[in-house]
Amino acid sequence: MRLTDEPQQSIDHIHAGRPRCEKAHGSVLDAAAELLNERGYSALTIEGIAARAGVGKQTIYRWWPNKAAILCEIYERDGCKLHATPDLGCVEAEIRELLGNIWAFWRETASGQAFRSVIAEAQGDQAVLTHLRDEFIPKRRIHWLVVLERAQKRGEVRSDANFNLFLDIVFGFNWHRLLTDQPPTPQEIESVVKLLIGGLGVGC
Amino acid sequence: MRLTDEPQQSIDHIHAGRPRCEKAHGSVLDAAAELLNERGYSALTIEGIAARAGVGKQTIYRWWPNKAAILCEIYERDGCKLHATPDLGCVEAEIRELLGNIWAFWRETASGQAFRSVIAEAQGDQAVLTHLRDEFIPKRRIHWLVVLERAQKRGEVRSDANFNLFLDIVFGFNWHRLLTDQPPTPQEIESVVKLLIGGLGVGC
Amino acid sequence: MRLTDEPQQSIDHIHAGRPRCEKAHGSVLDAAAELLNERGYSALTIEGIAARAGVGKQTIYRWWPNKAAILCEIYERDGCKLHATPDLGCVEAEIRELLGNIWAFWRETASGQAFRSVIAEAQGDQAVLTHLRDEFIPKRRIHWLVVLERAQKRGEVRSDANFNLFLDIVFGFNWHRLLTDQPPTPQEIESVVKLLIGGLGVGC
Amino acid sequence: MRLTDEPQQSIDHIHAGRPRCEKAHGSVLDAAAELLNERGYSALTIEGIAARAGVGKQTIYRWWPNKAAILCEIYERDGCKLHATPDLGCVEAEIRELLGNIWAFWRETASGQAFRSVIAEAQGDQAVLTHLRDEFIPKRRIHWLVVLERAQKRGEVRSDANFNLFLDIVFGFNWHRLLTDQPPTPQEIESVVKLLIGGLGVGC
DNA sequence: ATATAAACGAGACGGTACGTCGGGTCTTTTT
DNA sequence: AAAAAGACCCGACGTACCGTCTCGTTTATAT
Repeated sequence: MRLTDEPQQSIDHIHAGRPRCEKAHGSVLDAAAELLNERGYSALTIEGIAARAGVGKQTIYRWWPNKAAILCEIYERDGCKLHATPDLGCVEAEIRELLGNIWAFWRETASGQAFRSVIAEAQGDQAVLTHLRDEFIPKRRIHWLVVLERAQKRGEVRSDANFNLFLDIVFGFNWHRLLTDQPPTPQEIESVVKLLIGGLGVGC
Repeated sequence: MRLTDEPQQSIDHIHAGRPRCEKAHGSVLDAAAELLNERGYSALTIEGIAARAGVGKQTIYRWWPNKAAILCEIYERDGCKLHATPDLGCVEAEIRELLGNIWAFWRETASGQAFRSVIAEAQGDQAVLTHLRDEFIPKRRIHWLVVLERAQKRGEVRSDANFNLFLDIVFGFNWHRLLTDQPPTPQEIESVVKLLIGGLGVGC
Repeated sequence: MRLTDEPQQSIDHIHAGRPRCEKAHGSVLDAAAELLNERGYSALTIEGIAARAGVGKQTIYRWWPNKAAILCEIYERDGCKLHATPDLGCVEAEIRELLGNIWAFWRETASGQAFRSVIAEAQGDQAVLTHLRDEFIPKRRIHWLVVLERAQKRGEVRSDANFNLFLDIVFGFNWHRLLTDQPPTPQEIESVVKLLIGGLGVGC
Repeated sequence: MRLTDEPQQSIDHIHAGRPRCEKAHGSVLDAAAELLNERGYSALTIEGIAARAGVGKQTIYRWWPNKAAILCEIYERDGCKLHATPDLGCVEAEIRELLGNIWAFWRETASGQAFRSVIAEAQGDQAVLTHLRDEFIPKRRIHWLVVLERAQKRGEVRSDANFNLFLDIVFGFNWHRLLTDQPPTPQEIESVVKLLIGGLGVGC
């Protein structure tokens, strides 16, 4: 299932009829982001978005299959601010960098709230959950996998390490903190990185 | 805010008026648990619960401030199946035990679905979020803290370890897997425990 | 059906148990009358009356079969202020007197509002309608029949006059004005009496 | 306040949006009339009307401010069956005609029950009362005023007669009989007309 | 130029569920 | 036994949104 993109146009040959109004497209995303920030997820309704955007409801239903798709697109739109991490010569620093970036991103845009909402939405809608699990999340892991593989080449990482499981742990920490509205302080990030790299045990 | 308990009666002196009907109380919880399993969270409505339980809606609103409170009470009711972990002489084994128990508990009762729903509900309702963060979660951490402190006495754990942060990581992993409907296999639990205790790095 | 009286006590032999609490009886009527005046008929609920009277709902249901019965009793309680009309030697004057009295009574007590409410209630409840038609109204007509029969003896009245039909007309006028909240002025009463006695036509 | 008509459409220029569905409009009136006849006023609920009409509740609330407005429109819809009275050369005959017509109309359609219900509804709702008094009733009096003025020209009527007061008496009789569910027989109508025209008194 | 086609805003439609009110009944403790 | 208190099941209220469906209008491509 495709949640975020317009149905065909990108692929399809040009056809008759009025083309998609990009102004409406943008104002829907703006309206949704604004409402999410101002009134919260529970007050985010299609009807409200349409009214705020000055758009007919049908226009929304035509281009997005559900609320989550709008939220994902908001995330995506602002997400260009997240770049690959340069080689800092040390996993620990790079992970700290990645964690800091994502929390800054969540704090400074509507994306944090949007993401929380997508997760909530996924709990009652299988299609949303599938999209979240199989497309949205893997996409976000790429930057991390780059870093981890680089570290592996450097020999900083256990040879038997399961990267996906490790990322479940890292992302899990972030989700937990996001979903309970407890953004970590820089000190907490520092400590978390130590725990992730060094583990809880005393070591050998 | 108290979400799950009846207002005063347990503490209070006896008073005039018809007492709370315990049969209705139970059948509401049963109905909610059944509907959650059969139809999923998005189809879980107060109206539906009342109908299935053979109860007036008012009776539900009288005793529970919101859907989340019902779900928490379902969790709580079945939760007595989770006991303290006996001393196995080794943190690693004990954490494996705790993880295994919680996933078995989530799998075998309605509690896993109930918990997912509570988290979802908390994303749109500050009162639910507060309850979840400040009462529900801390309560679940007690068993874990016992184990960690025992390990600390044994000297199995870094002296500077922040237990709460460590538990954010552990619970985070669980949340992530629960919310994406990906229960871990025993092998995955095994690997996760290794990562948690030993860390991702090569060690000293 | 008996709407207004307490079920048995008036007839029955004295029996065991706590006797009817006359204070509660009175405070129910007071509370109902007050609420009717303050908030109007649509806000007059059994629950509200009980609360205002400081009485359990059951106490009301024990003694009155429905709201109309309470309203009738309010009417009855104040109704002792309506006496028989003394012989003024002339029907016209006596009818004027009767009309003036009833409107003064309705204006000065809660009875006018109570009566409106009873009529409204009767439109949806056959038992109330039957009581209204067969007991409540006939009782109110007695004073009028006395006057009319006196006039008949005086020879002031057509020999073929149907008194009941005449009273349907007189009471009809009153109902119409009461139900549309248009109490007649003394001048209007004067004119109405003329029309009732002399008719619309030019006469012989 | 306008109770019965759709807000603007009849007058207004055409506007955007889906137009009012006339099928739904009609089926609401039909459903209300049927339910009123079958189950009575006390069982006439908006919810019931919507269900019977196969219509959403909102569709009712969109077009009618209250139940009374629906009932008035039912009355109005069938009311076209009431025509002006032709000149019969004699008030007495014409009034007999008018009375006979109205009672036939009330008997043969749902209108009698609808009207009773409107009067009941007006006792608890000022807006309904105002509409009833200032718009609904005056409209019904026009036919009567035509007849009375014709009679005046013929010289059949007292020169000082107050027509409105006379109609309060006539309508009052009808209301009284309608509200107590006692439709008059033709003989009673005959007698009432005599009383109205000739008065109760012996005459000069 | 003029069809034809599709997107647009507006807003009515049949529905579902909400949270509240009140009805009439039932079950306690208190008087 | 009656009363105050208050919980019970139930039905209806009026509202909010859902996702769908006309409308008249606008803007493109295809004749």
